[in-house]
Amino acid sequence: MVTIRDIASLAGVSRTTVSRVLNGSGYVSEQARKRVMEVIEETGYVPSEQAKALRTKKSNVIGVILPKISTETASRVADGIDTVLNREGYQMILANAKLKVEKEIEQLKLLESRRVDGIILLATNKEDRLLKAIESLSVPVVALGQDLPSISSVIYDDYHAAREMTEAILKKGRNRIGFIGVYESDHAVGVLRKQGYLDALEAEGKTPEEGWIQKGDFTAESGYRAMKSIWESADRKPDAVFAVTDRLAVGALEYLRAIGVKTPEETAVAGIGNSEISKYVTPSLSTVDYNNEEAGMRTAELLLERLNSSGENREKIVMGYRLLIRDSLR
Amino acid sequence: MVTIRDIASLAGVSRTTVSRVLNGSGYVSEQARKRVMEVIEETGYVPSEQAKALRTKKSNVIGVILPKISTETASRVADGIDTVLNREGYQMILANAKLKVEKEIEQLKLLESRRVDGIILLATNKEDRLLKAIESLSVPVVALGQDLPSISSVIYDDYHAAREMTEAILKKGRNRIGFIGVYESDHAVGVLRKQGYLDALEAEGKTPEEGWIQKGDFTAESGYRAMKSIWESADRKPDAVFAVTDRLAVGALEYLRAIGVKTPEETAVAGIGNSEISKYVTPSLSTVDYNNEEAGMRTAELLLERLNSSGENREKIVMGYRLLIRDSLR
DNA sequence: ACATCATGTGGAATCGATTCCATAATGATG
DNA sequence: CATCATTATGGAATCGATTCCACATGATGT
Repeated sequence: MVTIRDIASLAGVSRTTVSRVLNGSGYVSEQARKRVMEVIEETGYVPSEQAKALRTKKSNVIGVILPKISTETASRVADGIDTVLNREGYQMILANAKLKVEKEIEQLKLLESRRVDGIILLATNKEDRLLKAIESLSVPVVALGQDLPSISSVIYDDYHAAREMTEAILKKGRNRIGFIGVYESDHAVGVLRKQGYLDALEAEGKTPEEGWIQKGDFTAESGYRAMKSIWESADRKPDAVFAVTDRLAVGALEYLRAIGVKTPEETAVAGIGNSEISKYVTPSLSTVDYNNEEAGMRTAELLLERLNSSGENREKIVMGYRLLIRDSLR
Repeated sequence: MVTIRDIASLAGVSRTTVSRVLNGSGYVSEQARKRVMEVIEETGYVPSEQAKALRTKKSNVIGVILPKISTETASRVADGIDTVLNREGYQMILANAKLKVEKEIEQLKLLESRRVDGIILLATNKEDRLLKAIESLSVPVVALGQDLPSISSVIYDDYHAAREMTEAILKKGRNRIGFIGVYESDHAVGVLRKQGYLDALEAEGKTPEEGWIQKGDFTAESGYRAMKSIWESADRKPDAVFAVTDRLAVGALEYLRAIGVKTPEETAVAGIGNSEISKYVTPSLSTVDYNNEEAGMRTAELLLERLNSSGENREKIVMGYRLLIRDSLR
């Protein structure tokens, strides 16, 4: 691999001069510049960002930790992040947390060892050891999806989104609303969305019946099972079900269809996420659009600002959302 | 940021010794090892992979160029790649080609300047300037999705998949099969899948009618429009339509539903890709499962083998596929 | 005529690791 | 007791860039 040294000797100048040409800094005669450019052209020389980063202490690489790579939300967010990073001359190194806290921490350390300039964490929990790990890092971290104390974050308005969707269901005259949630270690999805649902009901003086509230694990199959549990355990069958993600909702739809319950006539269904499926299932699924791409962009911008300002100020951005009422809720 | 120098002086040894402890190489007394480990623990020292890479000429980073980040196929493949890379101690730097050849070439150069150990290219074309760019690179490249001459690649069996699906449609007694393809710069999807379709028909002595063959651009909307064109321009309406991707097929389904044509009774529909949507649309879509994750894994393995063997042998792996006949074809 | 300044160039240190080589102490071998 | 292998350690070069500083040249100003 050809280096700056080779270019220098081939062009008959010093490495210093080559570096000046490369960076357009300092004084270089037109003659020297031309010679150097020619040699670079001939040899196909590409300067090592590696060596440059070592010297300048800036890698122009940002680490992105995803809870799972192959997921619609993650890839939309990654797309948004990439848009901003690419525009600003950064590259993105991807890390997979596989939905495990230990792995999340491990990846933080790994990215630090790579000397990335910053890290974006798509967070799925707020566990103490995670916060500690972030604290002890010497690389700036911003989070997306969970409100992590002590660092800047971009979060969705999970509480209000869930509450508004529940209110929308109530407004359609549905009173017996079931709920499919997830484990509560995921604070945003597991706790806040559930609270929004509960509060909307309570504001109307309604209490969910025993058995109407079930949990899944983000898969459509678990949504199916949760719906089944609701159906089989409830005294009065719900006339609507609100699931905290589209996948769960799609599973619920499947179950209802399997046992011959008509949607939305007998039981309406709603989810969150505006996944591609939600548009194409029958009936099309009512859901909340979170605009993940925009969220990714905002997060990247937040991180870059932080890098350039060197200030320690913590910032919190709450994303807006949009209710999409489709055929599954009438 | 604490460096190996700090550790050395704090532990009262030389950098050499610290390096030996870090890498478990050479002779180190138990005493010295303990001192060093203690200091590392206290300071939270993390060695710079950057510096290490510069010296050892091995970054343990692989570049992955995707045609588009936010796409089901790409993220499944990326997942597979990550599985292997992670297992073997590599990290993945993502690059977005935005479906443009120039951008693909630009990203190749950028990854080379980062001194990645190797590059995986999810290829969408076989243009000459791309091949030239790869040729002039001093980093090993393997391709996925297109059979690029001169480098190793993992490819899907597009021709036979398309042919078999077409034959499956014929076997159901459908004779007037429309086709929705894409531009031919994408050789795998645009040329090979179309050829499979044509050859299957020809083997049965059938010729597609004028207007039955249309093109889209990978979006569901374009599938809708293509179906419309087929319907409006054909003298005899097709009793089946084969689209080269699921998205196109979903668009076609939409159009048929919009004009009140029953699927599959009047007109059957099939796609390729086994996308998540294909399972949940109504009627569920017949499609071909390409097992993208496995393809990603094989590609990563191919690249790593190449890195370790230092041989120049070109290899070509053809992935298998599985026909999934679902409700949209009866 | 001489200080001053703009322009042009290169030597050498530096970033943070690894690794070759020299050196020293210790114990075993004949 | 000389010789030699084994164990242990550190000095210094190296990877490929940037950057500080010294120095040279020629033009300009007074």
